[in-house]
Amino acid sequence: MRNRPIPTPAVQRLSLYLRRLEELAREGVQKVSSQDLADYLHITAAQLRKDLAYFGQFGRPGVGYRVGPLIHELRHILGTDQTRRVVVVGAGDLGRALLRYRGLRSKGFHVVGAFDIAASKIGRQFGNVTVRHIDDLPAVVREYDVRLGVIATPSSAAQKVADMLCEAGVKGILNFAPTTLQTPADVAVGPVDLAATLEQLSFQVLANS
Amino acid sequence: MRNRPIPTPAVQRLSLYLRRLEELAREGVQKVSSQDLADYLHITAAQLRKDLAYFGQFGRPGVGYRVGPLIHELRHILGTDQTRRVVVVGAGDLGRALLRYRGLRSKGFHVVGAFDIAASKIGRQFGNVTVRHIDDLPAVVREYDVRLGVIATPSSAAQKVADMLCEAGVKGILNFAPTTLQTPADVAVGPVDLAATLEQLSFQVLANS
DNA sequence: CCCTGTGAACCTGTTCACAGCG
DNA sequence: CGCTGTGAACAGGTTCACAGGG
Repeated sequence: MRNRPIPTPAVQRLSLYLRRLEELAREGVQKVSSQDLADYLHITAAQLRKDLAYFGQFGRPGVGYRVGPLIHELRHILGTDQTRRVVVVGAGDLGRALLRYRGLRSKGFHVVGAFDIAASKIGRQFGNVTVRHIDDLPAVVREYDVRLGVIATPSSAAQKVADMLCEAGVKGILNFAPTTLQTPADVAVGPVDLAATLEQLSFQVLANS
Repeated sequence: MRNRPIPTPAVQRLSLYLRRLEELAREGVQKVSSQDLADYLHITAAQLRKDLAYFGQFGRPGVGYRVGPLIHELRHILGTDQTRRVVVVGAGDLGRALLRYRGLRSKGFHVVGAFDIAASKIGRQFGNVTVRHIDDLPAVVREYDVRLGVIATPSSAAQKVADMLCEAGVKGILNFAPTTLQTPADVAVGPVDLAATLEQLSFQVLANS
């Protein structure tokens, strides 16, 4: 089973499994069956087992999965068992919301720098991070060996920012700007497009009626 | 070709096509080939043509697609040629960012109500919308015949809010809280999970190295 | 007997390749 | 001749169904 190509959707579901397992751990639950987890997430038990099986054998026949150890495994697979440094570019409403958001920290992400181009924003502090001028970005990325960047700028600036991030050595970009970024093949882009997602919902609402 | 089941990924790409076409329109471009559009979005020309073909015949052999008319068609398919009313629940950092975000308006979405439970937030105005108490939600949803709702609350409140939205008649929910919502089958949920998306990127960065 | 791990069957979505129209 | 629309071939992911371990 190992060394097979891993379906992208399977990796996406890993995050959902992890999230639910962390919930269960907080509730003091020690073990869980593929069936229970799958029901909660509205998928099939077989799919859950297969997804996990791409990465190893984590369960025990007749018992299920032990919550704590599986959490640890999933974090290791996703690379969040060690703290991942992140920079955020753009200190507008969205950027500030991100800087203040505590959910990142608990998931293993640490924002080590925030950047903007407007003098009015530079020097201000949001959630323990002080906004610096965008020109300082390369230095910070190198100093902290940052591999993840978040773009929370207007779309007119997004491509330039992406170029800077790539140039500085970032290998993954979370893009909140409604634009398709042009990046080198070794840089992964995760698009988050609010309007596009609403359009999907709008379509589904139409289709269901 | 018509009346076939339409792949979900195809609908998602429709939003990307529309976004690019709107860009081209602003640049004054009148027509575009499937090849050009596809290259820009890093997909194949055949896929783009097939996606559009699920919905009709919009192109002209030998010419390509006319930008203006195709924009109109896509908006009609997505249901955003008419303004869609939206309510936002949660007036924290994220909720406020959404209320101030202008990109929604230009895409055909109109926020007709914002809600929170904290007295300190109620009555405040963000981007032309005044925050009201969550108890007023059902009345507003019914008054404006709202079918789309956005959840921007802490995850501890998300399920209750979802129940309220469903009860009030909303048929699509954009969920920013990191929880899996339990909703009736006729209500579509679009999850937007920042931490999960970052985890994906983290995984890909690991895999590419 | 319960529940996992997994080959095999199935199905959905993508790519190919070309007929046909302007 | 260029470019769309589309059946047919292909690939990728999901579900089935069961062997095997505690």
